[in-house]
Amino acid sequence: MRLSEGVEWGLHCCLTLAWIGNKEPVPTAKLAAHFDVPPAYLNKCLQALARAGILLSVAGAHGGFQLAKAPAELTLLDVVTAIEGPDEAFRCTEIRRSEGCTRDENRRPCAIAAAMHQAEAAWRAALSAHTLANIMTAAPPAAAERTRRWYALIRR
Amino acid sequence: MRLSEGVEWGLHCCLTLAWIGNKEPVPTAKLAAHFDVPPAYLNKCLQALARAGILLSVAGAHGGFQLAKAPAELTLLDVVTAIEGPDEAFRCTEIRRSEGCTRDENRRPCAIAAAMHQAEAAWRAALSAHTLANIMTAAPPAAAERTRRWYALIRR
DNA sequence: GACGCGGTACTCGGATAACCGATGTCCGAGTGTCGCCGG
DNA sequence: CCGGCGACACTCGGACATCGGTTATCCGAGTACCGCGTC
Repeated sequence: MRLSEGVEWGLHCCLTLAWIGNKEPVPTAKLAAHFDVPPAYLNKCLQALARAGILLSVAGAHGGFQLAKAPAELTLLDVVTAIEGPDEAFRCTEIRRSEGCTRDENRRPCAIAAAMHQAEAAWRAALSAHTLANIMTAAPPAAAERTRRWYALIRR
Repeated sequence: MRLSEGVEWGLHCCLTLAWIGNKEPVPTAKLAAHFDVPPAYLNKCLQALARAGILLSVAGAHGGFQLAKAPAELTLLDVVTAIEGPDEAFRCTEIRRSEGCTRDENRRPCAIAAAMHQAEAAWRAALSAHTLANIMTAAPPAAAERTRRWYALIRR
C-alpha cells in the first residue's frame, strides 16, 4: 500500500499558495522549479485538485493556480481524496462463500470488511481533523517568511 | 492507494483456520479451492504470513498451514503488515527546500509529514484493536459451523 | 509377525513471466498582454 | 493623445509513452506415507 507522490506534492503546493497570500495565481512551472519535480506531471496533479474544487485554475498569460477556499476550510482529507480518488483502500471482493449464507448474513458485510472499513474511517477522521490553517500554525514560523521571500524574487 | 488482494485472502484464511480448530495443517490448494482464488498466488501470500510468524508451515504430504498463535493474540495489523510490508503509505521525500532551513527545522519532519503519519498511526491503532478472536465473535455464528462442515467433507 | 528401507505422492518455497496503474512527457486550445496603427 | 486591433507569449488541459509493482505461474527441494522385502 502506498500513497502516490501527487499527495505530497499537492499538499506542499497548497501550503505554499497559502503562505504566498493567494493574491494571484501561480503557474505550475514556478512551483515545479521550487520543489524540483517534473512540471508536466505536477500540472496533472494540480488539475485534479482544481477538479475537486480545492484550487482555482486561471488560463492564459499570468495564469496559474490559486486556492479556492480559505486554509481553515481545507482539510488534508480533501487533498488526499482529490488525488487518490474516493475508493476505499480495502475492497471486499466477497471472497466468503455467500451461497450457504442465510439471507440475513448476506445483507450485512462480512466482519472482516467491517473492521477494515472502520479502521479506514479512523484514518479519514484523523486526516479531516487537520486543516491547512492548522498545518500553517504547526510549521516553523520562518518557513512562511522564507516562502514569501522566494516568491517575491521569482515572481516575474 | 489500494491494499493488495493478499490482505483479504490472508485474513479470510486465518479466520477459516481458526474456525476449523487448528488441529492440523491445511494445504493451500484446499483453501484456494474454497475461496476460488489462484492457488499458487495464495501460497505466496501464506508464505509471507509464515515468515511473519503468524502461520506455521509444515512441508510434505498432509502438510499445509496452521495458525502459530491463539486468535486472541493475532490482530488485523499483524496480517496487514505481513502482507503489505512495514513501510508507511505516505513517504516524505523531503520535497520542502531544506537548504534554507535552520538546523532546528531540519531536525524535525515537516508539519505535513507529521500530520500524515499521525493519521496513519490512527489507522494502525484501529487495526490492532481488532483481534482475530474479536472478529470471530462479531461474525454470524452459523458461519463457523458451516466452515467446519465444509472442512469435514473435503478433509482428504 | 515386526522392523527397516526405497519409491511415490504431496506440499511448501523461491525464481520467473504478464498485466495494470502510477509516473512522466508532449502538443493543442484558450486567454491575457503588449505593441502598432489609425483617428 | 487615445482607443481599437492583431500578433504573440504564456498557461492550462487532456491525449499519448514508459516504468515499477502487484498479480499470476511454474518447477525444484523436502517430507510424510505406503508397500515391499528381509529377518
